[in-house]
Amino acid sequence: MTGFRMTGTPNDPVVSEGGGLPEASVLLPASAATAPVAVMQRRADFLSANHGLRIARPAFVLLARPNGGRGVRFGITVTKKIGNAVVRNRMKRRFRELLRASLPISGLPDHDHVLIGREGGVERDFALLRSELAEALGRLASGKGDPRRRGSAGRRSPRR
RNA sequence: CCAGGGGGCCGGGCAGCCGCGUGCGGGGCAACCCGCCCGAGGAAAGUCCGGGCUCCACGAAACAAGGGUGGCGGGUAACGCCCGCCGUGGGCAACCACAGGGAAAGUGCCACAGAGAGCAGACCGCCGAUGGCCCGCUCCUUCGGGAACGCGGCACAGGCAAGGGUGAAAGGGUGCGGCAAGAGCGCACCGGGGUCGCUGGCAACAGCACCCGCAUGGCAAACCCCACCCGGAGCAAGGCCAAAUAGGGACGGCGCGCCCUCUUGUUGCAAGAGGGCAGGGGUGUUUCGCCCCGGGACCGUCCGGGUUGGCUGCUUGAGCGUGGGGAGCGAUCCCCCGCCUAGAGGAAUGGCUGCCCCCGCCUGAGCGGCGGGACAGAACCCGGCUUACAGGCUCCCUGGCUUU
Repeated sequence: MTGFRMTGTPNDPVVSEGGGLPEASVLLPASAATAPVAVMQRRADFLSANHGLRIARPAFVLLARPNGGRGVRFGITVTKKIGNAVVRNRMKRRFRELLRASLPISGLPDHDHVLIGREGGVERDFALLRSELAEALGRLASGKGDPRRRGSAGRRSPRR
């Protein structure tokens, strides 16, 4: 819970970076011609992504939520729990590489995609990560997420 | 060759494919595209010191408070850093460690153990010369006894602090003399203290001479005293542009005094404007001074609203160089030559693969296979310190062994 709260310090928990992709417009369907893959920058977008679809895999958790016509966007979250700055940076780079390769092809149009790093994600084989992400994106495209955890998403009852 | 001591340096390499960020060049109305250059560390870390830079305060002096430093000399922009030297302690040595001013200005503390711990003390122990007691030996005897002197015993008075033991520390050490036993009680050497003196050194200090038998243990990262140093906040500093808006409201405190000039109405007078005084507020305190207000400014509490975009600061600097020369033991400094070496901003500096290198295991060896390759990621910039670190390279020095 604390990992979510500390957004002020830029370096740590919430991260993304910029740059469009050259072939995106060509590969995507016609509707996405003006929507290259973009980076989520606002903290509120990350928070609202929590209420969308969620798929957990050993190395990461993938969130997806419609963003109302703002194109394909992505964000990466690695908390301090994962490791020191070097480890976190490495995880973010590998995730970014994964998303760079797969989102223009199989990303959900007009959705925010958020990858949350999990404990074993740094050492996991890259090819394995790639197939896991592709499979997760496939499930999302068909509208299926993991079953919602009891009492977590909608309500924050245990708080008080 | 073995063991040890002190520095300096590196901290994966090559290739391929796919990417990212500044900058430059080109194309495009534009979104954007193409090409090229460059693109994490020795600690980028901890944020512990010192500066630059920026804003705030700023007139000076004194004082107070708080913090820091602490042998001497030098280096430096500066330092709590570095170099050299001195002193003390450790080591055979190379060398290492030191928060290294003052404990006869004062206050305080020294647990436990121990007999005794700060105007010291006597448990065990040693002695018992001297005095006392015993009356065994010895001597004398008038045989009852006596004993000034001698030998011996007791350990009563008393003496001692060498030894044992306790402790972090027990009021110098060793030896000889001395004594009843002992003791700086005396002497020699060593240690210590003191004094002006002399010599050397910029100095800390050292050496010599003389004096003192030794008298005052430790803690000042306990208070304290002495000397010296120190304004505050930090690039989310600060500046510019754009957008937005109202510098809004409530309550409470303090408080609307006097004089002069002008204008208007004009009997005294009232209103408005300007100036001055009293007064109020600010500047750590005080003095002088300065600034603001001089009536709606100020102070306190609370509520509400707006902005949370862009550019700049931003990398040419106390810069870097296994370039050269000079001064110095050295830190470092000076001159010449060459180089431009990350500037992001929800934050780039990468991902994957192959080969090589190093290490470990599977093996007794080769091939092969598997696994691993540290600590760690710039955020305004420098100088240090500290801490973390697989493995490796290299130079110098010391001790020992072997050989010539």
